[in-house]
Amino acid sequence: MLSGTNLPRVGGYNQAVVLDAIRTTGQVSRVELAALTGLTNQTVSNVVRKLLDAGLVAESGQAPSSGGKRRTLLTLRADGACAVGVHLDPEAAVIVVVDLAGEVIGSRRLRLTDPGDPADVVDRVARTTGRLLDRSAVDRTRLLGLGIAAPGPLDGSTGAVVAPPNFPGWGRVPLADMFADATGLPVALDNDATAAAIGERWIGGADRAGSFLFIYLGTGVGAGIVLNNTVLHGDSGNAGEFGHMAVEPGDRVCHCGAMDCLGPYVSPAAIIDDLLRLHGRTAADRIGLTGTPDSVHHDWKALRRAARADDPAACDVVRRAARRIGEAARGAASLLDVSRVVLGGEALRGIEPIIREEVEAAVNRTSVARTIRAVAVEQSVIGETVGAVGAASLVLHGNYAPGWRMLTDVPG
Amino acid sequence: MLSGTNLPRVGGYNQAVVLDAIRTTGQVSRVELAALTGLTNQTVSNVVRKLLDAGLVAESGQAPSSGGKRRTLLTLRADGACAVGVHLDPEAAVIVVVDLAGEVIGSRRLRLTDPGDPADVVDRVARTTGRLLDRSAVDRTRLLGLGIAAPGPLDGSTGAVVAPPNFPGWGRVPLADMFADATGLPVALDNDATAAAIGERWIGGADRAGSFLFIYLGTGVGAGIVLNNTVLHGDSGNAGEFGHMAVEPGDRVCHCGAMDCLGPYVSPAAIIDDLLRLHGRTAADRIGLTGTPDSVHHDWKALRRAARADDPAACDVVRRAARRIGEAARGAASLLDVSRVVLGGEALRGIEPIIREEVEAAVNRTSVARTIRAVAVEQSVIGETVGAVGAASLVLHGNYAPGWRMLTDVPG
DNA sequence: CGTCAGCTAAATCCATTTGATGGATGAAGT
DNA sequence: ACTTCATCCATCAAATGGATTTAGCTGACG
Repeated sequence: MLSGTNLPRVGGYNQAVVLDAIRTTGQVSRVELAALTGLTNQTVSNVVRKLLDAGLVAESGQAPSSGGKRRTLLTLRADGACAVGVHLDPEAAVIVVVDLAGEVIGSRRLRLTDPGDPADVVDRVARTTGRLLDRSAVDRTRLLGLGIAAPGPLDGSTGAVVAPPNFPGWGRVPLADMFADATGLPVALDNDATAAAIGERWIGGADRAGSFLFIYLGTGVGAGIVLNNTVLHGDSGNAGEFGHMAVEPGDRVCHCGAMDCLGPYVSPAAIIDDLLRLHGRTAADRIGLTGTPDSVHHDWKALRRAARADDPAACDVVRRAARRIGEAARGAASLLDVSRVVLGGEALRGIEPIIREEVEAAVNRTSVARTIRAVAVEQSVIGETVGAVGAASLVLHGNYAPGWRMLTDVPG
Repeated sequence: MLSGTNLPRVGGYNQAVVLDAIRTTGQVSRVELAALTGLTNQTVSNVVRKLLDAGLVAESGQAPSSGGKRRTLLTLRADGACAVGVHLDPEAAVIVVVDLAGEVIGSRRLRLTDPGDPADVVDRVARTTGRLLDRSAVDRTRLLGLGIAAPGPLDGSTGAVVAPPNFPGWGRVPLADMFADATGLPVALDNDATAAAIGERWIGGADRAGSFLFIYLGTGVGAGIVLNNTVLHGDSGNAGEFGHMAVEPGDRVCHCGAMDCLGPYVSPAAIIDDLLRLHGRTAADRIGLTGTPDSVHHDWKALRRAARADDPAACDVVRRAARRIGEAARGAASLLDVSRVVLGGEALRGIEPIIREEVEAAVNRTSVARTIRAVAVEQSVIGETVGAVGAASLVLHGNYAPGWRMLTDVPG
């Protein structure tokens, strides 16, 4: 059931709206804010005063006069708040500390040789986080919490990860609670693609305002959906599941039993396999693939490098995968009616141009795209660390965006 | 840019929330409303008074006491408001008058032999609407407006239909303005699938609360998306485009050039064609198909009847189409993370069970569906007239649902 | 060439309005 | 006597419109 509002919430909402407007524009005056948000000058004035008092924004100079008193410009105070972001991946845990402006003020990478015991990983991440915070001289009173980006389906009600692919032993683990206990911080949890989308929304300014579909390529493929500046979470907190979008069937079986799911065709392991099967040992040797199951990380790096160097075999298999991503993206973009698709994720490094090209061609084929609005396809503005930065953004977003809340409150 | 709120809007919003709660529950007391909406007893009391004064709800008896004073129950007043809905289709225009409870209090069907001139159609529909309103003795002061459900992409900014498939001569026609001029009523315009979804949301009560994906089969295939009781319109007002979802490619070319778009495989004409190609003249004769291009309506009726009577050939081709709808629905449901899919549209009559079966199997295959929440697949609660009733609901929705507004205001 | 009145735009002050809230009170039952 | 529902009343929070202050621009006049 839809729930009602009250006055305090209106206040909070308007504050969030104004903060959002300052963030996405970079630098604005109060009058401009009033025009942008539809609020009165007076209201903007009041809201801005509160934000100034809270240390979240600062006055940053004057605009040239347009005949009368000059406008005083407002900007976000980067040191107004900060958050920790943790991107969990079978391969490694990336930890970042991000300030209110989205700047990374410290980062660490923990190799996770063999996923291992969740409790152990949580412990190591928590200790590393503590050291990182000390070294970065973060004002603890301005530290809002810790965000986690994890692969695979989540159970929002328990703050647990459910059966993440390639993450044996991590099923039904109450990650949010464990991190809250280990760090004493409020914790937010979301899947990696959604976290990445929130990161883009938070950091990308005007280029990521409105609506977009974020396609994330990591160990698997996922999507994060932002509609009207609002993040879509879905009934169970798993919106953006992209791996089960239908594509041209081949001979790869999804764990759901279908032969036409996108997921199994576009993982790094699958593309490496494609290269071996379609182009043989010669091509593999030329590129430098070992071809053993536990060298996927290395092989994938080599394959991407080869594709970037225009190796025909590498380009071919990447393009095949890109084509399937394009098919799925076409359906998603037309279903959601978004006019922007953003590509990101660590598995994409170097091969963005190929993927971009195919996706762009696919999403712009539909009649709506051609007659009413074209769809822009762009790379992540954050880059390699979208996962971790996105995780941190979960916290910033939870605190300063209208209508979302943290999973766990401050424990104790 | 996200816009701010103010006090009046809060009031309006809370009124809409309470009205919505009364509508979806059917009959509730004030205290229950307070619990459902999170508002105070006092606030509910105030809001309800306003709704009573406005003639939108009525007190309808007392609940049995639970130890103290009995609760007075509230229901929607069906005669509190009404709206006209027009479903435009190449085949016919269906006009209905719907009251606040969603009851159809009058309807007409205009055959459109050969789509013809838009201006002429608008004129005929307007005149028929006038007569229909007179006959149904509708209180004009309580008539909120006219809603139009049209196929094909729309241009929200101009209130025009853009290049609707099978609707030659209707491209870029400013339908909303034309109807507003012809009837003097405020007009709302949306595509047929979205209108149908809004209709379900408006009339379906508790069964259509929350989030769902509505798959509409008319001349083409489309979808309407309701997320958290809010209708998704999309950047250009064309959310729910379902015909370009990727499915297993065959030999049918979409007008966008792709071979793997859902649309061309599931239209009645395509399924009829399938029957002829896969099962030959014998089967076609047995079913009673003429097989000429302009007898699609008749043939489709015959084919559906045959499928309902378990004719193996008819069932086969329907099931093939259903399977592809299922593939697309699987992707959409997992992308949006909805736990309910609703099927409707006039082309579906009689063959719902087959479609339902295939769609249900497909959407419940994914890991999220199996481990976290199952997806229910259901028929429209409105039935055959979803299009027209949905069109009328556009108006009701625009007036009494939080956060949406009419395209054209009262002209003059 | 300076300067001061008149103008404009930005930001704020103040009184008012709207809407939700908590506590007390009345109403209708068991 | 006790419950539960519903409303009354005083209060509080937030936005609003209009007046006011602040700050800079412009141009005419000495």
